[in-house]
This record gives sequence, structure tokens and C-alpha cells, in this order.
Amino acid sequence: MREEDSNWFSRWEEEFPSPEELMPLSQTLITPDLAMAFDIRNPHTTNTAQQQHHQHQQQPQQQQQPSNPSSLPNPLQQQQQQQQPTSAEFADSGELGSGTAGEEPARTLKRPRLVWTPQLHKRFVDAVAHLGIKNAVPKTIMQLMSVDGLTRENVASHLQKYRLYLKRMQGISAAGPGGPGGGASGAVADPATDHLFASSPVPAHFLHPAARPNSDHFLPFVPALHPHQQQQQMAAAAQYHRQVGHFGSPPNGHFENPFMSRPNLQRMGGGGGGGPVHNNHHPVSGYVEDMESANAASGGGNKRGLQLVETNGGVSDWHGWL
DNA sequence: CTAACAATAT
DNA sequence: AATATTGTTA
Repeated sequence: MREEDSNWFSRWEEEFPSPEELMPLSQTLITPDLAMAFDIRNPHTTNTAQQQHHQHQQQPQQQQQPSNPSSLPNPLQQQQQQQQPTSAEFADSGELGSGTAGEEPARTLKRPRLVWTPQLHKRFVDAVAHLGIKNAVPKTIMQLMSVDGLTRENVASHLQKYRLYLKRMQGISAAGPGGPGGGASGAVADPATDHLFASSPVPAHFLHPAARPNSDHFLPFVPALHPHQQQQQMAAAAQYHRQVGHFGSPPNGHFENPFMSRPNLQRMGGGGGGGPVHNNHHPVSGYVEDMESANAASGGGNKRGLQLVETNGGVSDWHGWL
């Protein structure tokens, strides 16, 4: 249980994301299928040389719309330039279902590759920071992030890479160059090495695994705006069934963590629903204890959000709509 | 059996 | 290179 402790948390606030970036975290993933169903296509693709639109494959869920019900939920049609909001995108890898355009492979459905945007990554880092490296495991991170459409595997994969990055970083900035004491922020290594990771400040504690236990105090992971108005994304969520087993009905309907209790996204449980199935042994030595007001509801302000895009060639392009 | 993690594949 | 997928172990 509490093996870590200290008060590093007194500074996480310093560099943490603003409420706008943190809380209203609703990544939106557009289902290609959905888009297709809506007959949404990209008007022009030959312009910036960056947007292509292939659609096929599907799975994820959708998100909410601020107030644009009149049209399609998928505003993918205009080009935006700013990257204000967070955006998660999928990338389609080659292959177009041309021949069978308009069909679904029915079986063999795969999710499009998730593109980790700086915003998404930020969210990720924040979650990890708030959890503490120790407790930061894929599932928990994923939950904390509250990004719909994000899967545990997505996070796991990213986490794996992130850890490598941290290791790499430790060797470098540890003694030197950039000014370790000062701020972990501009960890300089090699831009070419990891651009994405370089985009978000690495919390100091990340770099030194030294004794930095966390005590049992919870930190406010940003106040939730409005827990109501969740997004209505369940529709697409229904399509998920993948490796999900089936949680018949957890006899223990008790949540200990507010995190898990939130009815938010959670497409994993076919039947069980939200509760954590009973885990006899927690993966980590200690369970999360700092979760408290992690409610995220993007509802309150579903300000911006949304994205989509695909980058076949390699460039990611986000589409924001407002 | 679920999930983390590491290794490997695309 | 960035993600995904798979294998192994906790």
C-alpha cells in the first residue's frame, strides 16, 4: 500500500494542464463506418496533400456534439489549422476497400491505428503523473484519461514506449544538459528522437525513480466541471466485442474507487457494466488511492473536440470543428 | 482469468 | 517510426 510518499504533488499543479485541457477531455474518434454511414466524405483531398479519406474499418465509439445536431456528427469537412483541443485520431493504413466500397468486412474488423497527438499524450502524461509512476498501469491510466475510444492496449503500447523514452532521458538530462534542477520541462535530447514525447514536460519524479514514494493523499485531479451531460456515445460502443470476456454479474457491487464508479466509458464489460470485477490480487502492489474527483464530463462544456483524420502518408492532420 | 509487461510484428 | 499484437508471467 502506500509505499510512496512525499510531496511532490505540491508542484504538479504548477505545470499541469489547465482545466480546459484537462477536464474536458473527450477525444473523439470517428468511426469510419459511422462516417460512411452518414455518407460523409472529404470534399477535397488534393489540396494540402494531407487529407485523405478512406473509410472502412470501424469500431470505436463516438462522442458528443456541442450543438450541432443539425448536421452530421462528423464535421469532417473543413480544414482547420489550430490545434487547440485535444484530438485523437485514427489513421488508416493503406488499403482501401475500394472494390467493396461500402461494405464491411464484417469479420476481420480492426481498429484504425490510434494516433497519439500531443494533446493526447499530454493527457497521458498528466494521468501518469497523477497516479505516480508506480501505480500507473495501462488500465488505470486509461481510465484516468477518460478518452473515449482509447483502449487499454493503446495505452499499454504507448506506456511501454514512454518508459523507454524516460529511461533514455534519464541518462541524458540526469546530469546535465538542460538543467535538470530547473525544470524537467524542456528536456532536451534529440528532437528527432521523439518528437511526441518531447512535446510534453516530463514531470520531474519521472526521471528519478529514487525513493519517491507516494503517500496517501489524494490529489485533485482537476475538478470536474459537470458530471452530467455525459456524452452519448454508447451507440458505437456497442460494437465493441473483442476480447472482452463476460463479467456475468459481479457480486460485489462495491466500488472503492470513484474512478471506476464512473459510468463513463467502459466498453469492456459486456454485461457487468462498470464495476471492476473482483480482482483477487491487484496487479500493482497498491491500488490507486488518489482518485477522487476524477469525474470528467465533457458535457459541461463540450467546447471543442472532435477530430478525425487520417494520415496515410504519415502526417497527421487534425480536424477540429467547433 | 484479467492485466501488466516484454517482445515481436506490421 | 509509431502502434499493434502476441506471448509470458504475476
